[in-house]
Amino acid sequence: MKHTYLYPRAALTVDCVVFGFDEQELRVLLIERGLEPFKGHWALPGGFVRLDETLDEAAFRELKEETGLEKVFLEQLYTFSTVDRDPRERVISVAYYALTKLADHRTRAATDAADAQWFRISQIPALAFDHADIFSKALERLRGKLTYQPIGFELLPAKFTLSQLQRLYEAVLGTALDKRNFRKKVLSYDLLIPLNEQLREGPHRPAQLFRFNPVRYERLKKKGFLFEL
Amino acid sequence: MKHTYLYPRAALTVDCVVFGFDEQELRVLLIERGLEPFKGHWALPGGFVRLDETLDEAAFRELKEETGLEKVFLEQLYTFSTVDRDPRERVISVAYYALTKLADHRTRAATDAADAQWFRISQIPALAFDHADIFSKALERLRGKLTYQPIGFELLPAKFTLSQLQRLYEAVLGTALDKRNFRKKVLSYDLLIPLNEQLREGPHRPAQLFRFNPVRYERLKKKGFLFEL
DNA sequence: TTGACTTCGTGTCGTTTTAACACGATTTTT
DNA sequence: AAAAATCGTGTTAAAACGACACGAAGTCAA
Repeated sequence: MKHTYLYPRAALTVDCVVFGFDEQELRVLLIERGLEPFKGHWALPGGFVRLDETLDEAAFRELKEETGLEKVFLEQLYTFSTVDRDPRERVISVAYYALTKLADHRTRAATDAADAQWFRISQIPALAFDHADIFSKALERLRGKLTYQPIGFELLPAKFTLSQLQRLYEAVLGTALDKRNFRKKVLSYDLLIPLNEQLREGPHRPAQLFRFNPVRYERLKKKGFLFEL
Repeated sequence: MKHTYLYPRAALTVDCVVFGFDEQELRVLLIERGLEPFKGHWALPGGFVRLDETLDEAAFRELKEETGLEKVFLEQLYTFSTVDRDPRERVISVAYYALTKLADHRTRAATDAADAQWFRISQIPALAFDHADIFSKALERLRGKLTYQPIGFELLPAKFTLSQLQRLYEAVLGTALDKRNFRKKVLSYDLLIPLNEQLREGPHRPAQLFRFNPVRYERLKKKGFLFEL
């Protein structure tokens, strides 16, 4: 592909903040850089955008190449442009955030050559480039979004209990929620389908399993409806 | 400036959706393109990003160059990357939206050489590139944001009446609001300072003027407070 | 088999917030 | 002085919210 260079051009990357949930705490997927700059540092998965793909395509591609993840919830976050954010040259980064079920990925990361690891968000190491800024913007966005759009389900397995959902909300928002009020509210939206199945996993009463109802969600969205809490 | 072209590079533009309010309807500032491609079409103000400036800087610069506007409220919106969105070559556009007081600009636009005009949002002409997409994303964002952050003041003169504020909300949200409830709500946030001044402008009772209290707003923001409605 | 332990699942009530609703006050114009 | 326009204000019924406690269902060990 030949170009006439009429305008200034910059290298473009996408970087993805991938969130997972381990039933206790929110986690982020980081990769260890194998090349300079920042060789040996942890960084967000990402890479250069090709000239024949959109940013969304680039984000999905990089995510798959570097972490093996596919079909995750992925959304554009913000574009970072500090002039010297990359020591090599001018690089603009379009950041994305992704939500995925942690369990899916555990084995995959272990067998993958690239060193990818889930870090608790309370224990994130020093990050390459301005990735710490990107991460904190992503967390802020996730917190904001969780309270008015039912995206929490993306972080849970297909079948989950109300307690798991509540723990997720508590972990992300960093606050304790009242059990009865939480259930009342969540069920009132009619977005959960109770299954003929229970989760038994300890010396106690088993819990009802539910699954998310995406059809109902789409219908509500069209009516301009906004989920809350 | 010499580069070693290790990575694919793309030209980068910023495009700004500038909103104003004429006491009746929301408006957008468009410029008529003097050059190909899309010569003679209306487009969002914007232009190429230089290698030594951030995106925010580029947006402010272009806004000033093309429309004379300065010191407006400006926020990054979304980055658009459809591969063929520019017929010349690959161009990524980082979109911004801006809010400004319409009155400020009226005279300026008239004397400026470049043809810039305010269009009612219900009467926008065909736009160049994918600017119609950018515009509709900006409007969506403005609507969403208005209900939980007090940014409406950016669109009004420094001194305004509660009726003006209400008309603004009604115009942006596209719904009628109850006068008494609106006043009760707005005043309860304690973000407005009543002035010793009234607006008299017709054969009817004059209206109390207020101004926005930015100090109070900053204090509330720090407490994690969110404005509503 | 019984008791200890753990999480699950549920309802009430007082308080706060919301939504609906109408009319006298003030000013200008004729 | 009457007409016309917008300004500014309070009540009430309904809905939503937040606080709060205990029996049910299962496992395990003595």
